[in-house]
Amino acid sequence: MGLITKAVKGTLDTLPAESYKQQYIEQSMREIAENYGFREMRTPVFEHTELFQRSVGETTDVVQKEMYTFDDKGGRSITLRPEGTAGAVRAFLENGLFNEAMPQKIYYLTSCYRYEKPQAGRLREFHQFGVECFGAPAAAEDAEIILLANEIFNYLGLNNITLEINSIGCPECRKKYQDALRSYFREHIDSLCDTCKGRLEKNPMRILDCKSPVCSEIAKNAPVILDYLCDDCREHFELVKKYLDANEIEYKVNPMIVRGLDYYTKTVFEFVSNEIGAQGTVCGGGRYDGLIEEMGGKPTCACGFGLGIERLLLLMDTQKSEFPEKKRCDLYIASLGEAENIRASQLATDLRNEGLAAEFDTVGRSVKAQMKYADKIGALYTMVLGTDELENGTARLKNMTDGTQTEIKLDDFCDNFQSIVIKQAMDAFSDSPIEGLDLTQILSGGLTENGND
RNA sequence: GUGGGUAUAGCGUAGUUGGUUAACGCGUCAGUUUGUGGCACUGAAGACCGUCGGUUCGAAUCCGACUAUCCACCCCA
Repeated sequence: MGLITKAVKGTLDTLPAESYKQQYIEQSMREIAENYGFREMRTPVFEHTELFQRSVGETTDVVQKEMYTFDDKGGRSITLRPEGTAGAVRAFLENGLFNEAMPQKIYYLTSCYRYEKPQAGRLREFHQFGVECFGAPAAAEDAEIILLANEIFNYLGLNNITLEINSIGCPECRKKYQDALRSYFREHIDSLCDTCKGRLEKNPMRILDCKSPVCSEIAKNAPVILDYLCDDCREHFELVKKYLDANEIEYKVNPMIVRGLDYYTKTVFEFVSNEIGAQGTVCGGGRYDGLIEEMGGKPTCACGFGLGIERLLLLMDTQKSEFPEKKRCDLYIASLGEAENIRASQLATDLRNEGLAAEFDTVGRSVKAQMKYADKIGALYTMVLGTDELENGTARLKNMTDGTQTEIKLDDFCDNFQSIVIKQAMDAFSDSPIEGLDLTQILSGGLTENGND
């Protein structure tokens, strides 16, 4: 097709046939997060470039080569957010949330942008669900956010996601550890790959998760951070594990986990799957006690995580997870003729005002074609509206699940419709009495499971 | 940024050693007597075979470049 342009590389359209999945995921995450006491925060898509340089870290790949940065017309350097934490911290400080009761627990669902080469599970525009907790120093909080992420995976019915945790200590113990690492790797410097040679002085911890076979072989016997933790950090880590154990969360301590964002301290963790290609980290996060001070706030501890919606979706699709689809049309009115169609639009409006989903023809098709369409969109009921019906003031309401038809008066149509629907629902469920029967539930498809074939 | 794979109707595919009107399934639309869906049948619409250039009497089929896309490295969600 001769389209003038296509979607930008690394971006995706979400079509109606798929969007309900994301809605379901997002809705689930919101509810769970709110059960844990987190509340939503929304921040701008773009920020001053400096924010990310300072928080994510000048030496990180994200800042050095992956940011969408441009000058706006006022000459400001602007960057599309590559992750969610920086903006959340900025908003926390700028709006004085530190004056509120601690801890401040926030979550967000946002798009992020990174100029990378797209591949499985990696897009240039992607979406993250994230949580941040400000002002809670206790290991209980580290554990709480891990539990929260875990709960999301459980709720969505996912399997085979492993939780890997580590502690990278505070700046003091990390310094000692990095010295130890440097002296260890220096002995093997000739065997290291070129990138790792460069990492040796700048950030030796990155060598640990180098994928090159030689480097990872050498890294196997490298000093382990956990042996270099100060008493405080060690206790903190032990306590995190205790909380996880107490809540029966399985995890693997992986001393090789080093996160690529500079702000992390102490606890770091990843939820990893091996079913969605090379980009297996579905969720990653940890504690970042130094960041808020670094950004000009009073020393405030914090922790959080980011969870990739697209990767989660990928995993759910490969695991053939169930997504409840709410395709809703309670009544489709098949009409013929202009006067009938106008009446149909009035009836539809009445139903819609009562919170019911109603549709009628706007294409000008035959009754048969309209019925087909009604079937396709999953209409629960249909009704043909022709000259006879208009004259008599009655029509026949057809239950599309069993094909039965019922007389219905057009006066007080909405009430008549609802009582017929309720009666049919009661009949269908007559064997098992139900409490708190909700009309909208019935109409949204509750009936379809029963009373047909 | 570096590799490798792939590019045929909306989607998924077939197209045999280059040879006349590019095939099939799904989907879409319309019919199969009168105003009622799901099944079945019939038919229709829809593709300059990614783009440009080359080889050849002749190319979707061979070659080259470009572009897009996928996968991997790297990095991360």
